Amino acid sequence: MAARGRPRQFDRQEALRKAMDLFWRKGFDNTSIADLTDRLGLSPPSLYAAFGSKEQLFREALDLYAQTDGSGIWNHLETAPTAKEAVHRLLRATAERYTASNPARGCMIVLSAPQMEGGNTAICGELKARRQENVIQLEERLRQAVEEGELTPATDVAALASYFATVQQGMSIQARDGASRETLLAVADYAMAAWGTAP
Amino acid sequence: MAARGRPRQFDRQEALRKAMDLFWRKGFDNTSIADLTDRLGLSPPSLYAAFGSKEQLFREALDLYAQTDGSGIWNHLETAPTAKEAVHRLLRATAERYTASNPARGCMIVLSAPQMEGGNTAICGELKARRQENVIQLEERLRQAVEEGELTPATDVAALASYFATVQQGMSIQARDGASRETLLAVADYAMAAWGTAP
DNA sequence: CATTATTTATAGCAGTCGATATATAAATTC
DNA sequence: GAATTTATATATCGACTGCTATAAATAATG
Repeated sequence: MAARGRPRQFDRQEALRKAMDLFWRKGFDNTSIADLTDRLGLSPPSLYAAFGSKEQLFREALDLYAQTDGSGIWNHLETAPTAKEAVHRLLRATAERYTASNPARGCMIVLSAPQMEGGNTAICGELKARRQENVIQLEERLRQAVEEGELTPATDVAALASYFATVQQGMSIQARDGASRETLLAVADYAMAAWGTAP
Repeated sequence: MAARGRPRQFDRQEALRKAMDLFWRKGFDNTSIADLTDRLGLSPPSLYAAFGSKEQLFREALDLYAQTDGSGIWNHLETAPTAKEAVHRLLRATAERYTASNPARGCMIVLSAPQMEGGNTAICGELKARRQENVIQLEERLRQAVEEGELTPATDVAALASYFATVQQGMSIQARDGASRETLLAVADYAMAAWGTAP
């Protein structure tokens, strides 16, 4: 049973991907409705009918990012054989992804809305929650490593997770500022020196 | 010889400091002229007569930041007895400053304008240049350490500088997201494990 | 005093923002 | 075919943006 009225003349998923690219490159505030309608080839009413609002469109684009480009980084926490190898792969994947122009350098979740007062509070909160969720994933993988004996029980799991998160998030800044892939891969390797040490 | 016309009824330096606070907390785009005139207690014409434009006011506020809060972090590169101690102090000072509410968590140069397309290109470029200048300072201090024998000549100075810059800049994100002072101090200590290792 | 110079407050400029009212076009259902 | 439903394009809406023209207020200068 086909839809009742006039069929939509654009591919919703393709439009969503283009919106993700725009938000990723320009951020939430700097991407205007006019930017979106131009790039997506839609009129404003079509965009609003399909996605609700700029904020809802951003949230959908964020989900798409997390399921595609973002996933390729954080899934290593679950697939690598050891915790050390997991973190190493996570950081090296970060270095590679953030320096591929796909379509923007750095992480959409870190860069697309500055964590500031005065902006869109809901969007900033959503991005912050996703960043913290990644830190918690890291923390849980490290805690598991302690339980399995890969790390000493004296390990300050929270601090170590924050350290690796600091490096992972800092790479977004370095990537946007033009750091090369080789440099960021070396950064990932340097970062691993903290493994097994007590601060 | 006093000024000729009607004297200005506000303290320019105090107004500048308040503007710095606002830009630091809310960023360049999210701080409107209305925000500034409200907080500084000025009418728009007074603000423009004293500072020229929003962009020029931001640049002055940025200079003030670099000379005050920013300086307290990076001056350790020149004052510490060894390069290792210099970097360690730099990172620990970062942890302490970014977690003091003075008036905002994290670094104004990293956070106050997202390095994005579509925003104020000149401002973004200015902030990027200042970040890169810090990386170069780090790099030169490490190169000096190689020359003095503190680091082995095989050291990849550029990559090591990028690594410490990554940690230093990443702390801005962690601080804005609520990381505690103790956690960031531990991050600074963990980061030093890379000293003297080859990636 | 009158003149000149500078700052002040009021009001509003043109432009952009996100979002929509209205009317037309294109499909299914009856 | 007529009626219904949905998508489209045009033309805005009110609110806000950075910024400024105008004129009143307050000082030194002559």
